Amino acid sequence: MSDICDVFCINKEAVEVVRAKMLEHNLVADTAEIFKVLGDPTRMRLLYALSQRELCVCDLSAVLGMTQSAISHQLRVLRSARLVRYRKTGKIVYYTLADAHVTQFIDVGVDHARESQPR
Amino acid sequence: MSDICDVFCINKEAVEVVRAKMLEHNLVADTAEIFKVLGDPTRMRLLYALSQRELCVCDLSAVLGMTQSAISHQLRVLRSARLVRYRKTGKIVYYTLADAHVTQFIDVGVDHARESQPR
DNA sequence: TGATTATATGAATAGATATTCATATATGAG
DNA sequence: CTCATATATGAATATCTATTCATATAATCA
Repeated sequence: MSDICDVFCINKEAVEVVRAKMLEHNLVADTAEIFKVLGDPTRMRLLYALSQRELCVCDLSAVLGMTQSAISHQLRVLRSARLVRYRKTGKIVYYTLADAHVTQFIDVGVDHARESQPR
Repeated sequence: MSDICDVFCINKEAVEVVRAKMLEHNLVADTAEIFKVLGDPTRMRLLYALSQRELCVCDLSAVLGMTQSAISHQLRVLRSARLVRYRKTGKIVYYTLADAHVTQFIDVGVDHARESQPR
């Protein structure tokens, strides 16, 4: 069997063809990173709330029923993944979704979840 | 400020409107779960390889350059998320993507990663 | 039947991560 | 300037997770 194989694989030709067309590791990492950021219930709820309207940090805390600190930490994650934008008005910081892509992600994900059999 | 707020939020009306339209917790959890499964480089590479053609476990190990055990464990995660299907022929187990949705996920994710500024 | 091969899986471990708590920064009010 | 408020952030912790190692299962072959 394979141990970092090349020798004992079943279909050597297929392996080489597929391997040749694999994505660069950086691109794979970036893609996985985006999904990882989307893959947390708190962040998903933040994004869904923001898909309805612009909201400040305090209101996001209220909507989710979580502490301001927890929300701020997660907003930081969303910011560095460039999934949200923000604007500052005095002390208040308003967050919005970064672009239409983000809404698309949410929609595709929610649709898929809805279609899956209830567990 | 808010501490599981309701009292000190900035825009009480907005909070209630958004809150009323929030997704059920189960649906949020399911959606986040899908993204979480997609959010790992190894699983992303497995799915990308399978988007090219059906492959057995051993060949997947060869393509990714990882042990059979690691691959099998990750395939299990993909299976329980219903992102892949498999068929058995003798000792060999062939895996494929579960449906077109999965390809769509990959495409949207990779596109988004490509568009983001290189870090 | 016994040996070999392909895959699956349980336990252990190292590394990642979400939340909390305490505190820092920054803006506006008085 | 001082106080209150909105947000950000560092450290600590509890939980989760990806891989490894050892082993189990199951199918084929001699």
